[in-house]
Amino acid sequence: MKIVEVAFDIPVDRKFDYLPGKFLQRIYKGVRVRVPFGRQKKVGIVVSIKDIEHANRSDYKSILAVYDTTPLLNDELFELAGFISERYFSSLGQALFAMIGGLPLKYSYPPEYSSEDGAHSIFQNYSKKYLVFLKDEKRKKIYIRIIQSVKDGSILLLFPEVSIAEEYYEQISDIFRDRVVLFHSELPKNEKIRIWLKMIHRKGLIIIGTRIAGFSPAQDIKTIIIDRGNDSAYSEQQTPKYNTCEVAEFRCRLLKIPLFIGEAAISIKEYLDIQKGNVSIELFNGEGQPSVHTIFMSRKTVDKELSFFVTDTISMLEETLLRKGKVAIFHNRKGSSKILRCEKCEYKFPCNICNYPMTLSDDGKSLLCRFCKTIIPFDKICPSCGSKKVGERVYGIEKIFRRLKEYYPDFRIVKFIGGMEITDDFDIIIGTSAVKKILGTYKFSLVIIINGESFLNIPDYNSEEIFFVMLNEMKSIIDNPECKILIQTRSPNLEVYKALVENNSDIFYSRELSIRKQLCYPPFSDIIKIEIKGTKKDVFEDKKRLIEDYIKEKGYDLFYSGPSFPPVKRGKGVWKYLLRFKDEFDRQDIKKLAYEVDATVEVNPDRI
DNA sequence: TCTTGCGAGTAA
DNA sequence: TACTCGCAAGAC
Repeated sequence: MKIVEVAFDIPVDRKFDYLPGKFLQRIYKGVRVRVPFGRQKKVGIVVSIKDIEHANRSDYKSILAVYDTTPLLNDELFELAGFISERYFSSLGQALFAMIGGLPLKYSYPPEYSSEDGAHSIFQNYSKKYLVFLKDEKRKKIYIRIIQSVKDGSILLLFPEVSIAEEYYEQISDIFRDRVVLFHSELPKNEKIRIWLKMIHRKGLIIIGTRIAGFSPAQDIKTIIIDRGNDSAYSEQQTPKYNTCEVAEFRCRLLKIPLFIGEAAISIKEYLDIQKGNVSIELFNGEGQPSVHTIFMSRKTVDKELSFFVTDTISMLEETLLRKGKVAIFHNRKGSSKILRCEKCEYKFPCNICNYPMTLSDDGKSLLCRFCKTIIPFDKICPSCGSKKVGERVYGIEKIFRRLKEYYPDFRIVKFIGGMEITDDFDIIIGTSAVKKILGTYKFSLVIIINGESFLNIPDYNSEEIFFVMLNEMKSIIDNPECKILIQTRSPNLEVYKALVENNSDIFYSRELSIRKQLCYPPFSDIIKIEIKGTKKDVFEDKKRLIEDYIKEKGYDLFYSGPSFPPVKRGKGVWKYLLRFKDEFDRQDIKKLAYEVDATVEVNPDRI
């Protein structure tokens, strides 16, 4: 008797058996079906059809409906889903739905595809990873050359954002005409399924899209190109929390095809790959890039009026403005609140619920927690040492923006918020690192980073790398060799700054790599972040102990376990903690364990 | 005694 | 995940 195995978008790594009923002729691996599931009805994906000889009909429920006339996923994508569920600790169903979850259930099947039968993939017999490290414009030209070099096959070209993908789609549609298709998650549903079916049936396509296009069902993919692979948009935020570059690399090895990753700046992992000779590389020589300078910030050097600037910064700013040059100001702190700190003992006023430093209200009379929204009165005395010197003048973007407008009423000052439309008529633009996106759009003459340490003091193992890569990206994006990047800092002697000022990346990378190796951090060892739901501390402690006992029992060597981050919101929080394994471990084991304690697991999160 | 909120269990 | 069940504390 035929039994249909179905997987669901639920954190249960199990297949569920159903009777095909009258749908037997229409059921294939890779079609979606509607089935009874407990008291609910659910949509699942058929993962296999098996034969059971002595099956008892009444042990099974029957399929209620079949949605697709052809499989939406081929064997290669099933294998990819298997990889994703193992590496990122999700169920197979969650991985499958990550690929096709956005497709509509009801749609009309284009008649032109009806007579075709599924073609087999044609494998190329080589596989290699390339890094293209070039300025934006040059990279995009190289991509065209790569596309032209591919004969008889499809190419996947991924971009971090919808808008960039659309822009490139427009550009190359002029050259390659109707071979080019666009696929991303913001397309209307009917368009999504139309393109999906086109990718299944048509050959020789140039598929432009965002991370979801990495799951294209095209059967004849010959090359995958990922633009700016370091971009955090390539990390999925929902389970399975996959990384597009890793997924693409797996797919390329499977298909034996080359992978190209284009970057404006190189990450630690890529640097290691280069050193090991794992990648071929086309390097940009770094000439004609802006220079980086540090400016020492101390109580003596800051300006009396604009206390977030050192006086030297102000003279350069004014000089630039008088020459009609454009200025970009980066700051890593949103809003207008002052961040509190005791100047004597460095006490940071942690919230007693969330443990994150609290901020001072505008009137200075109370403390606010930006996570749980707790408000407590503030008596301007440090509870740790009793000092009255509390409340450092560190401003958020909003405050700096307002002060600058007051101080320079004759200049056009704009506050940049992500996704905002900008026109050319500004002199100063201020914002968080999102401003990076428009550095290449206009000609900037000066870039100011208000406080380098505000990027570095993030309690994250990779904060220095993120800062370093960001600065190198800025250098690469800014199309003006005369431009200067100023970093205001209290510690100009830090190695990161030296490497940037001297334009010597090797110092930074080799030092950073040796630290990572010593402490078992990526790229040498994976970090496993485990988040446990629930607010009660003792429940969390129990579950944590369960995990740690299990790991001990299995004989895995933990390099590090902890710290515990308390829930962020009162009533609905999630406890987090981190694990780093010294050796290999069985991912299936950890997955089972995670399901047992109702935890979500993430591999090498961008932010801890 | 009725209401509500949470934790545990389970889905074929 | 999304749902139900059952228990137990709080409202009246």
